[in-house]
Amino acid sequence: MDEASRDCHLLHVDMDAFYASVMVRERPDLWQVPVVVGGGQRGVVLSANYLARQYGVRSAMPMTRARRACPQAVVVAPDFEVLDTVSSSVMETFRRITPLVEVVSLDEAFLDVSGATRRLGSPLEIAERLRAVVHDEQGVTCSVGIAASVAVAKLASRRAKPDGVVVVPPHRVTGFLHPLDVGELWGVGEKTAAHLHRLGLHTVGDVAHLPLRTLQRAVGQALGSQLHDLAWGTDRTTLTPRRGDQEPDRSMGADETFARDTDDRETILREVLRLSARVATRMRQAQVAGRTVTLRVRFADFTTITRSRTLPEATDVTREVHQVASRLYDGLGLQRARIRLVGVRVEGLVPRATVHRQGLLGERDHGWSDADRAVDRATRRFGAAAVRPASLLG
DNA sequence: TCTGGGGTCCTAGGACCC
DNA sequence: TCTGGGGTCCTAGGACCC
Repeated sequence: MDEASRDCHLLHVDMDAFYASVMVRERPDLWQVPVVVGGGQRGVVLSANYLARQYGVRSAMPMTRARRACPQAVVVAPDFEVLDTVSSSVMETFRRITPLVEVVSLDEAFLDVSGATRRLGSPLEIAERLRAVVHDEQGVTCSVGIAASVAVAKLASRRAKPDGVVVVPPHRVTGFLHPLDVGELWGVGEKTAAHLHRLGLHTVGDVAHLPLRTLQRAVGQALGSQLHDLAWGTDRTTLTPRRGDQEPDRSMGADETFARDTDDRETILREVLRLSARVATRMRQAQVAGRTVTLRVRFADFTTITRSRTLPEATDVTREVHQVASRLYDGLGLQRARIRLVGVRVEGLVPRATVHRQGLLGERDHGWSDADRAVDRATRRFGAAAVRPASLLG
């Protein structure tokens, strides 16, 4: 192994068009057909296979636009049970190579293979072997970026797509990074990219050569120093070995876009109740409670507002979450505003066991907490349809 | 019939406290 | 009688990521 590749031991593995590939694998009739994975009339594209992409279909594109771009595409709803299963198997494959695996999402992971090279060969050889195994075992392809830092490895995997490997050794990092568009950098989305373009900054090299203070004035302190580091490949972010869902959540929420915009208070508040129940149930399952309840409302014109209230003590009680959320809604004093989406989120989550509500929870409220637990038990035994608030019946 | 749903983090202003 | 300087919490909005 040469000097350069010894420091180059971080792999970013990205499954190619994961949702689409897995759904096609389940449906052999869709092989060689443009396929778009997405759902609902008002949804967006979750994934599209490469045939559909030839027509300009992209992830996160509104389904309506995708259908227009590629009318012959077959639209498939995602099956998360299958996707979860395939994803877990792939991640297990990675762990056979190294325990140092950071799962980013269903279709992405970082691997530190520095401890595996003696056994399995160079990082490049490991990457090729891993790709072959994933393909043989799961019937889907992936791409791998290899570098000395996670940020560069991630950019390299994008360059490797589809079904390839790209190695960026340390002495080639700036040469690799600087020609890229600023929008490629982690943390630069549509808005920031447009902002930087307006300032005459088009490539990563442009950003790299801007004085740090100037950059920070333009995009804010935190993002400014982050971009500066990313542009020079000096980002120090390290790989944290973990599975997808090991970190305790800081917040839990649920939101829902109505099939059609509505200004009907009853409809909206019924949805707020459903969402509150869903969130509180998940909190109880995870044995956490939270203090801040946030209501989110998106209007027909897509403007979105939030209103939040922080309670004196953390709660996981459906009725409390719902009460706060619906008061926040009424506090908006909306008249005939047409609403597209409502959401309920609880923040400031702490382990339930650390919450001691001395005297704050009166007898009646204890009753509601007990009622929740009874509902949870019934739901576990008989399913979600069996038990629900009276106002959600019918 | 443009634009989901799950999250995270940052910024900025005001309140409040020392 | 003229106005400091932090730190933390709360709220609202915005951007971003998968």
